[in-house]
Amino acid sequence: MKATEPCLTELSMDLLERMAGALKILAHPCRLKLAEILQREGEAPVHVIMTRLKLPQATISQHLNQMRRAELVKASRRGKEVWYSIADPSALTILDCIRRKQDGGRIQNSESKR
Amino acid sequence: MKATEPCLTELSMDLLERMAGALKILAHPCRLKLAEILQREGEAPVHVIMTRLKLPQATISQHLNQMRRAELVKASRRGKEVWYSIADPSALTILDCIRRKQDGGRIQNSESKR
DNA sequence: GCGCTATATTGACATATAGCGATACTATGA
DNA sequence: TCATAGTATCGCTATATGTCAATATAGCGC
Repeated sequence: MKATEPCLTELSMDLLERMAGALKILAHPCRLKLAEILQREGEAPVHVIMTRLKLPQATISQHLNQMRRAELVKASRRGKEVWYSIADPSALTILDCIRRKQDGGRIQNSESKR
Repeated sequence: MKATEPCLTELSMDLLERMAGALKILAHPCRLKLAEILQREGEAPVHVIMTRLKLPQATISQHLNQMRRAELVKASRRGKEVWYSIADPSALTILDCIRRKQDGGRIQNSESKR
């Protein structure tokens, strides 16, 4: 995987649009946190997530719903509870990127210029 | 379904917020395309990007500006032209992710459910 | 200085997204 | 059946983001 290879296939606008849509879902601190929790715990019911995020139930439910529609997470009901877990490993890939950058430092130091 | 290792450091809300901000910049089809063009060409002046994206000059300038503030790209003036190039390889990392998924198939087939 | 080209910024508007109280739904146990 | 716990959805407001014409700015040659 050389960096300067002509193996860079041009990405269709259609694909880019769908990818942008998926990125948008992750581009929110609560949803990133949510992904992190699910990565860490494997799976969790909504009320557990609520105590972690300390946000109103409606808010969390909306975030989970978005992530479910984007197929980043999946839900399964068990009795009264609904347990969520990661459905798309891409989410984790990005989280791992963040972890790696955490002490390599780049994306996170914006806002220092101009 | 047990994915958990204790080596998963908890990410601070502060870091997650900054990362979400950076992700938001990439979470737009035009800006993804822009990143792709710059990856492919190495660098390019605005009017070249304009003919590629076929969007009004103001629109492109705004997108470039956002990416510059987030330090994803950098600009350098050469005479009348301003040449842009990738400043943060993270952008490319994500592009490469997309390329890999392109025929591994996952994030991009949303919208089929619910 | 002037005219020209390349790019940036402004201003106004349309659309999208976030947040959350109130309310509806669903499964369980009595 | 009813009451209750756990979630989802509705309805609304506030804020953010996208778009682009118009205008401003920067550099170049004369």
